Amino acid sequence: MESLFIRIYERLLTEFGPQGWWPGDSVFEIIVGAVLTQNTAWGNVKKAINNLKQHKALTPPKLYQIPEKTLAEWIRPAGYFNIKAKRIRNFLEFLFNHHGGDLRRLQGLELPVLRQSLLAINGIGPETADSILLYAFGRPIFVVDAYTRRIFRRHGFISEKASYSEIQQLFMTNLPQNVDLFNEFHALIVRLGKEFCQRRLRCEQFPLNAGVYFLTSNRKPYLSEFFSV
DNA sequence: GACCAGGCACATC
DNA sequence: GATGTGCATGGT
Repeated sequence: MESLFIRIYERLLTEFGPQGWWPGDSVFEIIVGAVLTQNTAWGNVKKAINNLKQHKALTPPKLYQIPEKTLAEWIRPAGYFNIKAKRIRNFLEFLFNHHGGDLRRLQGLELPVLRQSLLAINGIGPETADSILLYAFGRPIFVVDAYTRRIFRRHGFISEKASYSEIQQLFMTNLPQNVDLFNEFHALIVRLGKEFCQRRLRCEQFPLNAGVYFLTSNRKPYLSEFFSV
């Protein structure tokens, strides 16, 4: 199975090239971005992050001083701004109450400990936690998102009711534990997912295994090579 | 105007 | 534990 996953990865990389994730200049920017991008298009997240940059508020100490209401206004373009402002506050409370507001102190924690700490923050679920672990802190953990579930389900790699951790385990047991590989693979899956959407072919329109129809009927038959193996 | 986007928590059964 | 719902902006 490992070679198959590697082949899919290589094929995606050949097609789309390195995706350069995560787009962000600092650990903190990546963490904030991970919350802001929850169920939200990245274009909207960029606007919100630019607002924070313009207010020179994109560091933990600065942002910690900002009232939640003000923060909500600044991140408005990212949608769900009230709840996301709260979630960012929750992270900051965790950071300052337990780690002196110092992100470097989080780096000293063991991966499972840090993951549990992040998951304990209200508003940070498995995908957001793993995105922070992989992309902000460079830890070897695979990120599972809606695209991953949809694409790999429809091609029969995982069952309809597979849980987050089951899907994550599938990838992690079938791939070398390599941060750069996990980084690029997840980014490429998202890229592939976006290609689906741009073609205006919603996955929900097709029952299980109808992916074959979509992939082979597409104008770009290379897509079928990924999953018809 | 409908549908979607790099989720999550919470209520209810 | 499974299922449904609120959260909200901006692009297609």
